[in-house]
Amino acid sequence: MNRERAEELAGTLKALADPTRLQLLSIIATAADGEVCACDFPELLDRSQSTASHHLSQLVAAGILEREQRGKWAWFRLRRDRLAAVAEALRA
Amino acid sequence: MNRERAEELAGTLKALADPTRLQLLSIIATAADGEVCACDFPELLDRSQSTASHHLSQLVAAGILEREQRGKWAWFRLRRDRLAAVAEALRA
DNA sequence: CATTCGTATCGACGGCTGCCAATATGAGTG
DNA sequence: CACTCATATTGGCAGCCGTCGATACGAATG
Repeated sequence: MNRERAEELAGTLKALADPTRLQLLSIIATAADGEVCACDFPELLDRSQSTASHHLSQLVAAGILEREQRGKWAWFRLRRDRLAAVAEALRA
Repeated sequence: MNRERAEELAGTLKALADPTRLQLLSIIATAADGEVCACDFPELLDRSQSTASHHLSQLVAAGILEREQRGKWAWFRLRRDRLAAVAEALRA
């Protein structure tokens, strides 16, 4: 693995390597409709609204979540293909 | 996923989420005999001896590498089962 | 246009991390 | 025991990260 690829993969892993963000992903993964409103995370994670927003942004920036604005609410879904790609890289 | 499990998984992912450590793992993964001597890493990684030792320690502590002392040299092997377990957790 | 309310951004703080040079440790050798 | 040499540890520095309160932004609503 060359340095460039290592830095790219490390960037994605960094986004995953936080307990609050893993809980966030788990919440979305088990949600009935596969998506969760941003408004619910502060309570679900027991973190401030700004902290929840920060974590959501990081996961979107890393390509692990996708965000959709519907009316005044923002909804988040997993990008399972990206998670699977990371998992695959670890098996190699 | 409860907080305890999230912190445990995040700990393992933190150990993986560094480009130098990913290169280190890649070097071992592609080594002819599946193992590499600690003495080779400073040159292979282009990092100081203390830095290489530091990264090796972190990966051993995270359970991703196993260390074996043979004579005056230390050899390191991948624990592919642990990598596979992390990969599996990401697919869930 | 003014208000409301969901979300993002800012600023700050403490803690952690990657790196190196220097030094300590500890096993093999004579 | 003394010496060598491979590896680990220490100390220090600069930069990143998780968190919060405060504030700004922006879309729906009246």
